[in-house]
Amino acid sequence: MNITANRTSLPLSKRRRYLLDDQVGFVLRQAFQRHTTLFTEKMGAEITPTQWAVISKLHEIGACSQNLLGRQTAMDAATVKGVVDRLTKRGIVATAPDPNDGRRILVSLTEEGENLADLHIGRALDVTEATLAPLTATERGTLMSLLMKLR
Amino acid sequence: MNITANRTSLPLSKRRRYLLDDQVGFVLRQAFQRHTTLFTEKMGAEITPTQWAVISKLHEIGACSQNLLGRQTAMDAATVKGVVDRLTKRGIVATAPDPNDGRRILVSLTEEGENLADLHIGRALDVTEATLAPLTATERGTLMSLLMKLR
DNA sequence: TATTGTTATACTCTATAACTATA
DNA sequence: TATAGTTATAGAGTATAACAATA
Repeated sequence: MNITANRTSLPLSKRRRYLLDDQVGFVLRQAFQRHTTLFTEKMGAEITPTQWAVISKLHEIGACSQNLLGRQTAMDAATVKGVVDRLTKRGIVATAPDPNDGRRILVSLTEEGENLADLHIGRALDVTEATLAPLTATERGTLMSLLMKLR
Repeated sequence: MNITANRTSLPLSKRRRYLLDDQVGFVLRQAFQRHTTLFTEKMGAEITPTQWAVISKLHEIGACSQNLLGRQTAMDAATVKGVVDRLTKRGIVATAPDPNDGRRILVSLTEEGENLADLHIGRALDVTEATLAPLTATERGTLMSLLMKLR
């Protein structure tokens, strides 16, 4: 009997091999890496994908409380705070107390931030296009709907 | 004319709107986040997905030069060095000079590392299963092949 | 009680650039 | 010349936990 081939003492019929390249997590990481490379090439190193999520979401929906902004961009409270702090320091977003709810901070794009968003939206769409370039239109739709099911 | 709706002066027919939730990069990040959460739940916080890539790849192919290991796990030289350093400090991998090529360092699993790999392979397969749980078998295959095209 | 946000802390991953050593 | 690896440096994202303020 080949011990090497069956380390876990499972019956051979149920033995489960592990090939890294077949695991969805590994392939997801590589796909996201590829996307990030394209993002940096087209958007410049000054904006990261995560920062762009905040900028483009504010551009889309307008001023927004910090926690809600985090939920809209898939970040927890501590993470979104760090991102907002860095963008505030650079004059891209600004914060103000919410007059209607003393707990809340309203985050919004500054004028500079709005301009930056306007200037980069076309490039951001190019990033999506470049990332999906290896796929046909049909495949792109399939991929997006499958990925959305994984959330 | 509605300026707000056409900030970029593109003709309306070609105007390109940007909805964050429709961008592949954003959805990829969320899918990878979900996977990482499941990974941490099932594997424990002591092993990250990136560290597991190194461990499982060494378990799969045996000792390997550091740079080659990086290529096999989708990390550049500086990144894989950091990961190998942390795993070395914890006694999970060990390094030794390559007798056949003075430039190279051979990285391998220690006995403790081999045991750790054996113990965690089943759980790692469970992570893949849990990540893909929302999909049918056919959908899983489709997703994997589409993701692989994006690399 | 639940929600919002802050702060402190820590770790990991990631990349670039300049460098040495060997093939 | 090309490859392998190191080092220094920097920044970003991520999470947890404890906490204060407000609804």
